[in-house]
Amino acid sequence: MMTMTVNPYVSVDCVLLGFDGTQLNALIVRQSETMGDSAGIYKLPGSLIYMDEDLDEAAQRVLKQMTGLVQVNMMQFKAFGGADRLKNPADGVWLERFHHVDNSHIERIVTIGYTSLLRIDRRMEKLQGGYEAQWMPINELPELAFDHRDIVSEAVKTIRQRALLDPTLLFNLLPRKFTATQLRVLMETVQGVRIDVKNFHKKIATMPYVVPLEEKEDGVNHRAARYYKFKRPRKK
Amino acid sequence: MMTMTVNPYVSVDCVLLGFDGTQLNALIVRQSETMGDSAGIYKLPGSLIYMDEDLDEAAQRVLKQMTGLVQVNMMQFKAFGGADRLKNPADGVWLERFHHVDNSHIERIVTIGYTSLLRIDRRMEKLQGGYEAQWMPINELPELAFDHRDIVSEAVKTIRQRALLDPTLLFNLLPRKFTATQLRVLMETVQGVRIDVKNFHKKIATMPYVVPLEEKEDGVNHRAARYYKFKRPRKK
DNA sequence: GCAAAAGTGTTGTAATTACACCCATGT
DNA sequence: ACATGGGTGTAATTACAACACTTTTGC
Repeated sequence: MMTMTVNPYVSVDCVLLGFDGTQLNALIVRQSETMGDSAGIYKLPGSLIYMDEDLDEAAQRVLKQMTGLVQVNMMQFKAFGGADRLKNPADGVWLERFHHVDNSHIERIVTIGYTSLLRIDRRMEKLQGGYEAQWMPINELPELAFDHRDIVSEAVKTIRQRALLDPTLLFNLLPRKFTATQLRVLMETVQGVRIDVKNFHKKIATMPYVVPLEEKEDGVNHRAARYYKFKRPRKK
Repeated sequence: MMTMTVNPYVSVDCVLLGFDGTQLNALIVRQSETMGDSAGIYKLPGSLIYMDEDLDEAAQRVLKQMTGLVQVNMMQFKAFGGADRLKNPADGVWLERFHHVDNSHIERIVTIGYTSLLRIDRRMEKLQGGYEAQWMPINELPELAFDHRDIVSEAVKTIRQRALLDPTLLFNLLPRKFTATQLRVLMETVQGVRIDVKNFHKKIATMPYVVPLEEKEDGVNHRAARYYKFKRPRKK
């Protein structure tokens, strides 16, 4: 088992991105119980690492602690190591409370950013430590602690690039059954372009990992759209 | 000015990649003066960071210290944070000597990997601390300290991907004047594919950033090849 | 029947592939 | 003259871009 000694110099932060049908959202947490100055601060799920904990493990742990989410396939995308990352005094207060370390021991923290794409309807099951997690559109984020706003925009930048090389990434953002329009709007949003509707239907017909279903939408006041599902291709 | 206090938990390591006309090489250093157990160990240029030093600054500093290279445009590519990175006892001895910190203070180090592409003919000007730097083919690396072998292969993986999105990266690997064949062999090596010679000539004719010169090879015992140069495109 | 979104074909252009022989130079 | 690598054209295929009307459904 691991000792619970905190490494006061290295942290991980998780940028979970979801799609609400219109825009990308990020999962933001805040300490809900008003227990001092640090309550109410919006942050990314993140924490210092323990001494004998792998970075990847730390990212999984903190995500579970703060949101209840498990088995999220996060990938590292960047380290943030500006010497002046902890400029706001309130941030130091938060570190003290959360980690039970003396503020004076916190000199400087390098954080490793992790990110993943997630269906926005995934339930945050059990929340420990009085945290509540919520999805917030990335263009309307409130003030965030530390340099978390920069971290979010770097994550989005990374995702945009990776999605170009591997379009199948985006399917993590959609429900199991989705319509052609949902997929198209998602791609338009992530890539920041407009896609021709007719050409798009042709294109998905050639994608082996997008399979049409017989099922259709129900109860909509217009023509019902066909559902599709994503079939993960065999990895070579 | 910066204080010279070492942060004993965070380091940077630099993977400089060059091309010798046949294969990718990495720049490896080793302590040349035999001053104990740690001499003779091959490593990447890297070091712990100072307390009030940005990561990017640290990468530049250590590269200069160990190879004399300055103004190398490195980019961060990954953090390495396995809890067991420092498994070899000899590695601890090295840290002690280089940083003048007590070995017992080194519990666990997270390192941030930086990488860059470099012309292999760049001279390593002044070498401090008794280090000698040399290019070594990435497929014939000797045993390296820590997990530096993993770090090299992750860097190569990253470069392969980035070169797909931005082919102009590769020109950093070539001399100012290069032949079509040199460029083709480089691309074949990095991408791991074969490229049709005739189609390749057509393709470079359409690349605005590859400009043909009048100058030709000299003193070769076959038809002289035309030289080209790389003209960096205006960044938008 | 009308509002609202889904779905459907054709054509022109650009990019990519496949393929085999002659050219210039040094020895 | 011969060995060595440099350089060239054409045709077929495929991928991509532009563009407007008809269909289904709920109200």
